Amino acid sequence: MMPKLKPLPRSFYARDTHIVARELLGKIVLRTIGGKKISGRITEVEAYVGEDDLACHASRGQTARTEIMYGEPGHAYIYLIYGMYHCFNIVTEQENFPAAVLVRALEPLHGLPTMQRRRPTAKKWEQLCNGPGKLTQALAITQKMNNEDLVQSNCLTVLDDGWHQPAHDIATSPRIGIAYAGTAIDYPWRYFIKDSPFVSNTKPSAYSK
DNA sequence: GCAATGATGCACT
DNA sequence: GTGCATCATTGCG
Repeated sequence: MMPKLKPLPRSFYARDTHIVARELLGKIVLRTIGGKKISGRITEVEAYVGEDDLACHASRGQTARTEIMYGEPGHAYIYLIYGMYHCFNIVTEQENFPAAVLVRALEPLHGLPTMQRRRPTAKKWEQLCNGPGKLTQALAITQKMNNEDLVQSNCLTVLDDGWHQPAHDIATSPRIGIAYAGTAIDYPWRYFIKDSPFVSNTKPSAYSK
């Protein structure tokens, strides 16, 4: 019997960020646009935790941009990076504690033609969502959805289909693109599905300098 | 195959 | 003015 697809409840997100990050692997991001559904299964995430994490945007304290991370868990934190790409994060933990999980890659499930149209440079379907900027393009996730409540949104949610990713299929590594982050550079806070062809293309040099 | 680099806008010193 | 939780293209060989 097919388990029912339902949005993850608030309580799922209101926990330790590393637990949420690991358990998000295998869950389904569903984007609904004009009645059309685009979705993908999460294959790669990163945890950003608190003001003491030098890679976390909140390490400089609460500002207009970071206040969403201090807000209610289960909301989307979306920001523009390098002037042209969006990054999709999910706020975790309790209010007033700034933390979030960055969704870095998806295995495309529904709406592949639409994704392909949005990302004409992708040569294979593995490349439609294998990076944080790529998946927001493929799912048309923009800053307009910043602070969207994923628990009850009708345009952007995360679904549980009952699948639980076995722990032995989860690998970790340092986070990508945070070479500026001092002591936090080496924290193994990137979680991804081992051997998945749908994780972001990262050379060792990208995070070992 | 791989390393190097330009594109591009906004939050924040 | 600076620097970014990125990506695609270029230019090498």
